[in-house]
Amino acid sequence: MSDDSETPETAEILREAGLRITRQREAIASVLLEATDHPDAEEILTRARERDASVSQATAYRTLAVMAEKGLLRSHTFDGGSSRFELADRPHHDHLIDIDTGDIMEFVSAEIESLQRKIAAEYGYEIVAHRLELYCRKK
Amino acid sequence: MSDDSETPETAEILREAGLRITRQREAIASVLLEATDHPDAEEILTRARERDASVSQATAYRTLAVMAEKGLLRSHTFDGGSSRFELADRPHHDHLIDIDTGDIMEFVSAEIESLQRKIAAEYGYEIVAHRLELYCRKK
DNA sequence: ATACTTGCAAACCCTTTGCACGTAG
DNA sequence: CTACGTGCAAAGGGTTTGCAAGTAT
Repeated sequence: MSDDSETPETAEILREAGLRITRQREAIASVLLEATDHPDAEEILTRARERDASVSQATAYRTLAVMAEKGLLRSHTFDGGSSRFELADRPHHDHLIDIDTGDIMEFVSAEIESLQRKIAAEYGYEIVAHRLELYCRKK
Repeated sequence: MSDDSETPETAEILREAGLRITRQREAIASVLLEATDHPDAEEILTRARERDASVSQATAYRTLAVMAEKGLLRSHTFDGGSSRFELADRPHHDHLIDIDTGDIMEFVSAEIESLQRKIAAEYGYEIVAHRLELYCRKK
């Protein structure tokens, strides 16, 4: 059983963004591909090291930065904590955060999106990006 | 001309929150009272020192923290920069940020607020707090 | 009188960076 | 081969904290 069983997908993702393919980047990209949550840099580093122990903190941060720059992933800063990342291959969505458990749910509301554009337009602006987070507690 | 011409309001605000009144806190509170923008801790410190040069950085942070805790002010972290503060005496609102100039405008949308509650309810949650920021560019 | 606040400086956390070595292309 | 990527360790920015001295109540 080969240990570098990274899906070929990781290499493609990196190549398409014009990035050189390295073991470390593949490890990091595969972590993001498999993540169903919103890990921060430290957590991504931990998981990447399970795939390739040589990944350094500096490389984790640099890779996340370059991937975000190329539009491969999005970063969010909930509540002023550390940055959390997710692949940008999925459609846009906002977040609902359970303030007791830390669970993060994703949602989309075409109505809200549309109202946002309307508001921005009233001020003479167009939206480049937005962030909507609902900090909630179970009823 | 007395130099401690703080509006009596500052003392009241602090007293009502059950906080001891000190020169430093009055200086900080008065900065917030007069601010029409969204200054961060460093800027608040600078302005507070114009009123009372003895205010230290530690006290600025501690006072902002305790005031936020008592509900006297709200803090926002736009874009992952430093925390910005504003008195909580004004009604809730969201923010539209001009990404070119850094200008911050405030807005409210009852419709969006209502949609947010509806979405949270669908997940079985009630909203404790939320954050909506539109990062925009002039059309 | 006494608990709360302060200033100072050190510590913290997350993130970035300079450097010399390593490697993908 | 050469430009780009890497690990290490040090530095950076924003914020917090331990401590002894000061002060509001």
